[in-house]
Parts: sequence; C-alpha cells; structure tokens
Amino acid sequence: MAVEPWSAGQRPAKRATIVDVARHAGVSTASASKVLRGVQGVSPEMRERVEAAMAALSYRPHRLARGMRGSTFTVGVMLSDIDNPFFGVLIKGLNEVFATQKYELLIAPATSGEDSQNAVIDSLIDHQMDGLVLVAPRSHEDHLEEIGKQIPTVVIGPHGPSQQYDTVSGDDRLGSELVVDYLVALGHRRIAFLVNQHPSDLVNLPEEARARGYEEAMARRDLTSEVTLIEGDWSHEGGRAVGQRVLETYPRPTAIFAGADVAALGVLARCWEAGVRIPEELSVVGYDNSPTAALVPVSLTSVDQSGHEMGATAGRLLLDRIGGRSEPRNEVLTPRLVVRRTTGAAHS
Amino acid sequence: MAVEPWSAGQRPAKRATIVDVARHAGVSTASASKVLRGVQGVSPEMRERVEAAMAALSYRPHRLARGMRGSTFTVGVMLSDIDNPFFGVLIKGLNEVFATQKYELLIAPATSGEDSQNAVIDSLIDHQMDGLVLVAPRSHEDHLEEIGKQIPTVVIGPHGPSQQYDTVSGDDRLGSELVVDYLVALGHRRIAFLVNQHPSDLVNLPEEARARGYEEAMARRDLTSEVTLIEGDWSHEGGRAVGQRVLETYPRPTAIFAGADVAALGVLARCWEAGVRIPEELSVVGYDNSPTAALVPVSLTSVDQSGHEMGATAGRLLLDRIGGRSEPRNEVLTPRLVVRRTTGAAHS
DNA sequence: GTGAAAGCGCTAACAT
DNA sequence: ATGTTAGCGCTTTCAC
Repeated sequence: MAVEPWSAGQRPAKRATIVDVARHAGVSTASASKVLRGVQGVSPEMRERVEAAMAALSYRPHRLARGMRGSTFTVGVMLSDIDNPFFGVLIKGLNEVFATQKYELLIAPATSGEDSQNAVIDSLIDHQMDGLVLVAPRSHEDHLEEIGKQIPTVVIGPHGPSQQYDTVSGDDRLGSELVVDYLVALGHRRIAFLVNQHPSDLVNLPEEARARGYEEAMARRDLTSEVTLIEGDWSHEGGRAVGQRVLETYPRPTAIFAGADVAALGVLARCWEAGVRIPEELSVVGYDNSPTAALVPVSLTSVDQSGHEMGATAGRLLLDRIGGRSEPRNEVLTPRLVVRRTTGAAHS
Repeated sequence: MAVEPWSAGQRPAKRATIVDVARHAGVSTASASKVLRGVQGVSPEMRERVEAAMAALSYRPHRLARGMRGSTFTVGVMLSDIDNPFFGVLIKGLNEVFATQKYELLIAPATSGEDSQNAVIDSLIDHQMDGLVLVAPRSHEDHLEEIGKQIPTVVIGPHGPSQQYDTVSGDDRLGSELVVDYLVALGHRRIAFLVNQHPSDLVNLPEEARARGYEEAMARRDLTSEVTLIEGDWSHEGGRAVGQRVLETYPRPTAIFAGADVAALGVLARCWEAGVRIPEELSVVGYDNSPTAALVPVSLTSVDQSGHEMGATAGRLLLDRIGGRSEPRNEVLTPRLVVRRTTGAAHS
C-alpha cells in the first residue's frame, strides 16, 4: 500500500477531543459527554462551563467515536438512480425534515442493479447509520425484512405490507386508473403501457402495481382485448427503443402510457425525431411529474405523486422509528393527474 | 430522549467482529487485521485460513471502528445543488473511478448558501472521510485551504491556483468566448449576460470567469459599449425573473447568454409563456450542456464542459492525493460549444 | 511471520 | 449531580 501521510495520527493541528473539553472546563469526561448529548443530570452551571469550553476549543464531536458506542446521528439514503430528477425533489423533502433535527443525511448512489444496491445498503449498515431510507430498491422482500431487523428502515416505492420496516408509496393502481380513464374519455382505445422489466417475484414494486392498475382500468372499460404491455427499461434509452418499436407497429396505438417520466421522454424523443406529431398522431403520458415534464416545450402529461411529500413523510416515519416505534407503518399517498400538451383526442 | 431500542448493544444477531474471525481461524486479531488490509507479512496459509473464516462468518468490517485508527475507505462529496441535472452526470463520473477501488462514495446535500455548505463540509470531516470532493463550493479560498490542510480535497468548479487542494474546472473564459464569437458571427451585437450574484471577493468562481470571458470577448469584437450584465440567480426561478426583465427592456437584447443551463431554461420558460419566438426574436444560450438541454423540444444551445470527465478527473486526483501526493494540481478541461435550436441569426 | 497489548474518542454502567 | 472506568471494533507498535 502506498505511503499515507494522511493517516489519522499525523493530521496537522489535531482537533480537540471531549477529554480536552473536560479538562478545560475542569470536569469529568462523563459530565462533558452528558452536556454534549443534552441529557438530564447536569446542573445549569456545569452545563454552562462545559459549553463555554466547547466553544473556546471549537470542539466538534467525532462522529465515528460517537457511533462506536451510541448513535452516529446520521441517516443513510440508498438512491437507486441519481439521474432521475424526480429523486431530487424527494431528497429535498427528506432533507427538510432532518435539517430541523440533529440528524444528517448521507446519500449513497447505486445503480438499478440489485447487487449494486445491496452492496450499497450493506455499506451504509457498516457505517452504523442510525437509520436507512431506501429509494426505489429492487431487493427482494425477505432481504428487506432482514435489513429492517438490523436497523430502522423506511422504503420508498415498493408497497407494503411489511413487518420490520415502514413504507411510503403512491397509490399506483389509482394513478394508472386516472390515466386510462382520462385517455378513454378522449376517445382512445388502443392504449399501450410501457412496463419496466423486473423479476416476476418482486410483486410489490411500483412498476407492477402500475401495470396491474392499467390492466384493471382497461378491463373496467371493456378494453381487455386492447391491453398491450410493451417491455422496456424505464430510462431515456429504454423509452427511445420502445418508441421506435411502437412507430413500427400496425395498427399503431393512439396513446402510450409510460410508467415513468424518464421513459416517456425517451418515447417522445424518438417521436420528435421521426416527425410524429404529438398529440395528434400519438398521445404520451408519463408518471412522476418530474421537473422536466413541467418545462413548457415538453409539457408532458403525467401523474404527480408529490415527491416532496413522499420524502418528508419518509423522514418523519424514520424519525419515529429511530425514536422507538416498532409496529410497521405503510403510508400511501394519493396521486393526481396533471394534464399538459402531450395528450389529446384520439384521431385514428 | 425517547427510548432507543435500537441502541447498538441490543441489535439482534450481533454481527461477527474481527475477534470472532481470529478465533474461528485460530490466529491473533493482529494477523486477521493484516489479512483484512492486505498488507505484507502474512504467510499464504495464514491468509487462506483467515479468508476462509471471514467467508464462513460472512464477516464485514465495521467502517467506524476502522476509521478510529486507520482509514474509513469512504470519500465524501459536498453537493451544492442536488437539483441540477448536470451534477448527476458528474457524480456518475466520480463513482466510476471509485467503484474500481475499495472506496465508497457518500454524498452530503447542501444548499447554495455558504453557511450550509460549510456545515456540511465540517460534518463530512467529522465522519473522518478519507477524502473530500467539493462540488461548486462557495466557501472563501482561505477556508478551502484550511480544509485542504486537514484532509485530501479536490474542488470542482472554482479555479486554482491553490496550495492545499486540487481543482478541476472548465476553461470558463474560453467557454464564454466561444459563445460570444458564435453569436457575433450570427450578426448579434446586443448580447446580454446573465451573471450569478456572488460575493465580490470570491474571484475564482466559475461565474466570475464566465463573466470576465464574456466581457473580454465582447471587447475583442469592439462591442464593449454593448456589454450588459444582468444579475440574477442561476436557478430556474432566477432565470425566469431575468427573462421578464429582459422582455421589458428597450432596445431589447437580440441574444442572452445565461451562465448556466438551469438559468437559461428559466429565461426560456418566460419567453415561451410570453409567446416570444425563439430564436427569431431572441437567441438564448446556456452553459453546462445538461441532459435537459439536449431534449429535442428544448434544444438549448449550450457549452459542454463534459461533466462526466470532470467527475472522473476529480476522482483520479483524489485517489492520487490520498495515496500521498501533496503538490497541488489544477486541471482545466476544454469546453465545447454545442449549437442547437435556441440560437439563430440576429434580426432586429 | 505471528501475537499481546495499548489506545483511537466517545458513551454507559456503575460508583460516590 | 458528578466522577471512575470499562469497553465499542479495529489498527498499530513492539515484542517474540
């Protein structure tokens, strides 16, 4: 291994420790620790002296050392796709909750692969985080239960029920229903759904619920024979590939419902390139109402699942759970259709 | 403080420690530690036995405990604006470098405020990260030097020189020059620049370099009298507000050069709403070439500063520095103009 | 090449 | 209310 002039011991101007604070204040480290943690059992004057010492030495506690015995006051977030702008607003919501507490947020980026995600989650656990927020994980449920047993956990995306962790999800079936009903009201019948490929045993994923909601809503409108599931990746490239396939189809669907905005944008990209007129020749709907969808020239009709509130809710649940609650809670938020300019009356 | 059934001691099924591994392998913890770290001084058979024990116990080292004495094998990233899609590709580039090493990436989200950023950086230091990547920090340089003294640091955005840390930045003056030259070639003379407001003593910020580059390029074309700096926030809302102001100006600029894509999109949003034709009535240029700029209906002309390579370069520099290098390095990447459909010949 | 033991900074029993 | 002390899991001298 290379020379490491930066190894802990040699760091210049070594910072003050709780021992320094205690000595400076003329008290025991235990008392200093109590003041630091804000627990009861210290006289006001003791508190004052210790706090003065902390300020004088610009003391900042070592998070690692705290974590060795107690809490790290840090919450880990597994983010499955940092590119998705929807997650940005979600993180904002999360952060606002924790900012008011003494907890800090640390985000570990992962890819969409299950192995990558599990590795990242393990690493977060190895960091002794006080709690975990898993954003759109693709892990199997028994594995999530296993994690929930080890550490307070909130899962965003996949639906409950769960025994060892909390969930925050949107009512994805309802979201799909809103879309189908709206499209049918516009006269569409050949409505295709872009379904994200996923292991068939992961039955609680949002993609699964959105697909089921689509099928059910189609059935309710007596359009079972028109149900068309197109498999693709919920990514820009995936959507683009699906767009290409759809354009080659005959008869072509009059509307395509992508389960995620990123995928819908991919479909649109292909259509724009091919000169297909939107929505005259093809209506396109997304899901997430990401910031990009709202851009005027994009104006993508989408389902809003209020990422900000999702994040905030997850934050509150996790705080609760860290505080002691052990019964699982499964919050479901109600989605809302946002109609923009990529959808219109069916023509063909 | 509430009950904490999750405190470390009570966690169910407590995981294996290095002591367990050593006992299981029938060796000392010191030897087990050597195998874990992959250092020299262990016989092949010792290595084998210890590795077998680790596997048998599914041992994973405690990162906190490692960090107490040695390294955490974790790198902290201060992200000043998680909403900016440009940063997503930057993180990807960073991550790819670290993924091949044993280092893990942890991102701490901050806001654009200097206080928030400094707090986040402190916290990253309190976590004993092995290194820091600061993305577009607004801290003062002496403070950055201070940080660089404590911990291997790479700063992305602000230009060097620096003594205690490395920098990765784009050649922002050149970027601005490319834009101005291009617009002038199209016949534009009234070219306004949207400058981000920032403390005047932060002279190495990209926004400063881009503004200077704009002024210089204008001067070189004998257009000093046309130099128009419009102050605004480099955000969607900020751009929108500037757009409003520009539309009310007479004579109106024929082109506006926003120093960042997010701001350019805000300007465009206002124009689209107001029915201003782009680029016939107004040419708009951004900076960053973020994924959003490339969307077909947006098609924003922008300066590409290859975020992916910026991230990758920063990762390599940090790895170097953690490995022992102490002379500062200041990498400058060459930007490239990407012409799309928000720019055209000057008409008025 | 291997092991014993000290200690990183802090918290939590347990005294007093 | 305050202090003493034993660790948390690991790395690191320093013996052997």
